[in-house]
Parts: sequence; structure tokens; C-alpha cells
Amino acid sequence: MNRTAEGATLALTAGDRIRDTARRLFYHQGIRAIGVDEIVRRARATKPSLYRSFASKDELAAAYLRDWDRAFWQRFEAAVVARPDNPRAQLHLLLSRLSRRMRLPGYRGCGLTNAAIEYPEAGHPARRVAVANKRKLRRRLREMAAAMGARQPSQLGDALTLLLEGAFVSSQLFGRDGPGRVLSQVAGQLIDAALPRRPAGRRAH
Amino acid sequence: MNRTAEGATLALTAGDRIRDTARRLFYHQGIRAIGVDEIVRRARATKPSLYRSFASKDELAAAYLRDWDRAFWQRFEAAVVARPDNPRAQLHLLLSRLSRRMRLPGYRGCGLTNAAIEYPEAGHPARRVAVANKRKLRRRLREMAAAMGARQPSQLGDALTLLLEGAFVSSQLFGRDGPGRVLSQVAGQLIDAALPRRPAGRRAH
DNA sequence: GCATGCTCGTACCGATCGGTAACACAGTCA
DNA sequence: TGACTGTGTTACCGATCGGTACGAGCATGC
Repeated sequence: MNRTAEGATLALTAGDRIRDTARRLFYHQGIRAIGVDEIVRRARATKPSLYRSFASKDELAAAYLRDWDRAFWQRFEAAVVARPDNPRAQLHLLLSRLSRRMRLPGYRGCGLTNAAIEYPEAGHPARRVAVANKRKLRRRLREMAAAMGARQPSQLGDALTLLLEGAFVSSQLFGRDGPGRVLSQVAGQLIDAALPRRPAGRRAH
Repeated sequence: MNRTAEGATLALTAGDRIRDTARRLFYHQGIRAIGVDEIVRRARATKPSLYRSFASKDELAAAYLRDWDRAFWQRFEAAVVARPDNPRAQLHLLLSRLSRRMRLPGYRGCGLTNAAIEYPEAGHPARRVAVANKRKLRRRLREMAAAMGARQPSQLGDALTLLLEGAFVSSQLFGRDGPGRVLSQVAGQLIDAALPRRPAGRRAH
């Protein structure tokens, strides 16, 4: 097995190669823009192999998004455990890491956000995964806002949600020098404004 | 002419009906999701009529986005002239009107943002229109931030850009009760934080 | 009458869409 | 040796994709 190296992908089974290739193509060109023929061609595989591992193209897209969701929460929790008991530092770490990733070549925002825009239909499998992730993210940010001691944690959490989603889409609209550069600074300002007033001066993050 | 009422659309020429129908379908389902056959069918027209008025489907999409761009700046300038010489009030009016529109049934964010995500390819006609609009918007918001007297007008303008784009996409991710509800309040907080410190207390918007 | 434009529709094009039937070929068990 | 199972292949399906050649219908000007 694994008889050929074939450039980048050296996965074993056809199903794995298809999964990897679909992730790359779906992310960079969009799900609707890519046909199953191109996926299997670039994956050095064939369509029956695709449909043995995935029930349909929509399910392949949903699998791609579930992978994304998993990786997203891994990054999220990595920032949480890196700054224990300090939600503000957790968020700062999360956003600064995101800011750095956003400046990498080929970055095209959040695959889940993009998919939700590509599939506005309510029950679509891809949309389901995307919306579930976003709901959880919003809840999580509200919880972090509450843990920071914000006066209106729901409002601060929602404000951070807006900033995050705005950064995701702005990165594809404006490229490297987009407004996403100010993401973590602006989040810090919002947190400052949402926290109860302290005696004097400014606080460090 | 105009021999038939035909429900909602009572436009005269086939080209106009096609333009109106395309706007509705493109906005609510997405551009890639809609084929030219469905457009001409719902418009009570035929494909040759479409291709007499528009060089291609991509150009029809670009025309739809140019219409959107025009309407966008009309709303923008309407808020500007309604609050002369008061950029902060202009922005507040703009955002509160947007917040109200976002809660309307069938709202699906900004057609230009959505199109830019649907068409990541650099030179695509639809993407060109979308990106040009966003660049101008960013510049305009930076100018308004400067006119407000912000200490770092670029940063405030970019923060507002992030909030706006975040509100656009969040409206489709979360629906009526999404984080877009806090849009104008949060913008006010950011403006407060960006303005030079005043002797004491808070300022009204 | 009759040609000139102008708008619109019928019928069609090759290419691609997502998806599938039937089969070849290996490795594993008895 | 032969049956089984899992993974690969070739070749095909109807439907839909964006786009077009060609002519019908109809008002106007002479």
C-alpha cells in the first residue's frame, strides 16, 4: 500500500486523500465552486471511492466542516489552558494567534462562516454544522465575558462575536492589511469599557 | 406594453423583469445557487432576453451588485445629510437604521459581502464590485473617525468596519436575536474609547 | 405594399453537474 | 483451491449548467 508518494498527499486510502483534497479545495475556492470530479481527480481517486466514504457531496462538505469545527475548538481550548483562570488573557491569546494566522498567505476566513453564507437554506447539512459551531462560540464568548466580570456579559460577548466574524470576512475582503490587524486591541478596548470602573488609570491586559 | 400584471413584478421589458428577479434570487439564495434558467423562468422571460441585456451570468451578477452598491451609498449619504456636521450622529443613525433592517424577515446580510465570499477568485466581475465597495466603505469610516476627532482614526475606522461586517454575517448566522442587536451601542463604546479623554463623566452620543 | 428596426421566443449546443452499475484485483480465511 | 470482503477501476446515467443560432411578431417610415 501507499505505493506512490504523489507530491504533497501521502495518505493511504482513497477516502483519506479525498477528504484532504476536499478540505483544501472547499476552503480556498468555496464548496459550490468545486465539483466532485475535480476533487477525485486532484486526489488521484475516482468517484465511487468518494461515494463509498461519503453519502453525498453535501455530506462530504459536512465532514469537512466537522473537521474544521474540531480543529477550531482545539485551538480555542489550547488558548484556554495556556492562561488558566484568566479569561481575558485567554481571549487575548486567542485573538492574537488568530491575527497572526489571518496574515498568512492563502487565508480565506472561517470555513464555517463561508459555508453558512454559501448555503442559506435552513436544513442543509453543511449549514447545520456551521450554525451549531457559531452558536456555541457565541455562548462561549458570553461565558468568558461573564467570567471577566463584565457588567453586561451578554453584550460584551456579542460584541466580541461581531468582531470575530467581522475579522473573518474582512480578511478575505482586504487581505493582509485589512482591519483584522486591530482585532485584539479593539477587543481590549471593549473589555475595558465593559468592566466595572476601577479607581483610576488604565489596566493592562 | 405591460400587457400582464403577473403578481408582483409589473416591470415593462423582459430585461427589467430579469434584473429584478435576479436581484431577489441572488440575494436570498446566493448567486452560485441560482441558474439562469430559473431566473428567466421566474421572470416570465427566456434566456436570449437575458443575454441581450447582459453579456453573461457573471455580468448579470455584477449588475446586481452595482445596484446594491448604489442603494448602499444612497442610504449612507441619507444618514449623512440628516445629521449635518455631526459624524458621530451620522454613524449612529446609520447603524440604528441598519439594526432595524437586519431584523426584518428575509434579511440575509450584505449582498456584496456574500458575493465576495462566493467568488474568492481575484478578477471575477462580481468580486470586483464587492471589493471596491468595501474599500470605499473602510475609507469612509476612517474619515468619519477622523472627523470625530479620534486619537487613532484609522484604528477606530477599522474597528467600525469589523463591527459592520460582523453584523452582516451574524445576521444570517443567528437570525433576529443575533449579536447585531448590540451594534450601535458597541460602536458608541468604541467611539468613546477612541476619543480624547474629557475632564470627567460620560458623553452623550 | 414593403423594408427597417426592435423585442421576444423556440429549439438547440457541448460541457459539466452529482451519482451509480458492473467489474477487476488484491489479501484473508477455510 | 475456492469463497469472501474490501478497495480500486471503467463506463455510464439523466439533469442541469451557461450560452447561442435562427426566426416570429410587430410597430414604424416610406
